[in-house]
Amino acid sequence: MNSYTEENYLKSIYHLSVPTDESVSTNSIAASVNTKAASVTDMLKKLADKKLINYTKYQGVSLTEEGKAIAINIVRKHRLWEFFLVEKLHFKWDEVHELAEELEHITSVELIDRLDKFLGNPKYDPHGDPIPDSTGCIKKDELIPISTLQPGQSAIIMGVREHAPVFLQYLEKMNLTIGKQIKPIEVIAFDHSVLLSVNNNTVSISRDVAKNILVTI
Amino acid sequence: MNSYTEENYLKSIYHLSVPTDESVSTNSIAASVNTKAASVTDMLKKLADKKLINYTKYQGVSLTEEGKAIAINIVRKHRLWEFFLVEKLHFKWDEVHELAEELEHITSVELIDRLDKFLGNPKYDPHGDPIPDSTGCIKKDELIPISTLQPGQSAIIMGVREHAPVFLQYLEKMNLTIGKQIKPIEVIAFDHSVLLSVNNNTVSISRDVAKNILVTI
DNA sequence: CATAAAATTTAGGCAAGTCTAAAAATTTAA
DNA sequence: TTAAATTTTTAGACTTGCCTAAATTTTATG
Repeated sequence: MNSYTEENYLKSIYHLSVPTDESVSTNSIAASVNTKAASVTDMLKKLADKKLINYTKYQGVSLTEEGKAIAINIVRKHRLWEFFLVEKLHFKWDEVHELAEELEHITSVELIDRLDKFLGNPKYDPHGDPIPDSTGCIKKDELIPISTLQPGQSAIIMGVREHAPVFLQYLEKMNLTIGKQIKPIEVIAFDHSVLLSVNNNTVSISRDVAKNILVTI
Repeated sequence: MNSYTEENYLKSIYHLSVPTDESVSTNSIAASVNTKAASVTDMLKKLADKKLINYTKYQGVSLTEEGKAIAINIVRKHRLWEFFLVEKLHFKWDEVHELAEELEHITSVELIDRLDKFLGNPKYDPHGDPIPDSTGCIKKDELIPISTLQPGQSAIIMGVREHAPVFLQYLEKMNLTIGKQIKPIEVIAFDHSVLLSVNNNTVSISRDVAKNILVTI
């Protein structure tokens, strides 16, 4: 079993390595888990002993297959809990991250699989990030921003690209929330703002907003 | 903030003190939290410093008002999560205790209040134990065993008095689960077994079983 | 390519929570 | 009511995870 702390390190290393697929520096981990570099070095030795990371002094680290599997499982739990909090307990998109940071460490596999089923096996969390399945598979990103839709092409809101509370709160207010079906009616030539039909209403959103709302066709 | 460990100590002291309402011994706490007496003494000093318990060397401990409030809040969380696990995720009665031991330490008050509402503000957990409300009030026990019902008096199953897995599994099999409406048809004079109507079926349960199923009228 | 700057690791320590062994207090029982 | 048994506490030590300060390695720059 890995401690709460070890899990957070693995998760951070995972998130830091995904965008670039390169080895991760001690300092970047320190920033991510909110400690000092010296503490990170201590932990890296421990994780390397457990064969959860590949670590060579001064050369940064990468996850082993086993370490990666653990990290992905934490991400799965995090995103499922976020989905639960928004869909069932009606939290706002911008309120759930902190809560999920705690819930993601609940250990039971059975619990998370049942939660997954209870939620209807969602594919994306409320921010539009893909939820890994129980085998660790992560759906390739098939979400596209509203700005790339053709007028008349209806789609369902699955997530966002921008996580700032002020943005998420704006979407709440406009009723542009997860699961809503939307259809662009027209793109205004003047400023590229988009006229959308949502719930039989017509709303207008700026190009910037349209770029940051992710949908599936 | 109190650590996970401190919370467990407070919870144990609470559970140990409720039945007798007397001060709790070091050894009984040690047994309850699964450590050695020496470790308990260390922790008692710490909790006393924090004014969460009344502690005099060699004289056992009791909770202060503040300590009790914390303990009750943990019990509230434990029982609400158990209810969630059984009602929403369809765990069996005998499977949820361990899981709730972990979930009860999730800190957010907002989360637990929303969970409470989502579950319909349940008054009893799946074992029939009362769920404290958000102010710490605990409903006086109003549940009665089936064996005390009059024939024809219908009631709803709220919990059990016996928590042995084999018993809970038997109830599952007989469909005698939480929330089910039941009505005793007849008490057999020979062995005091009870004929019950459940879901338009008639089932027979022994007197012993009837004594261990708690209902509300 | 030499050296300054930055990043990383080592060394030595601290707090929380646990343990064993031994000492002290309390309870039981002869 | 005193000795034995039991319970509780103290003492000293270990592990995990964190820290600061100093040493070392790598990287960047003139």
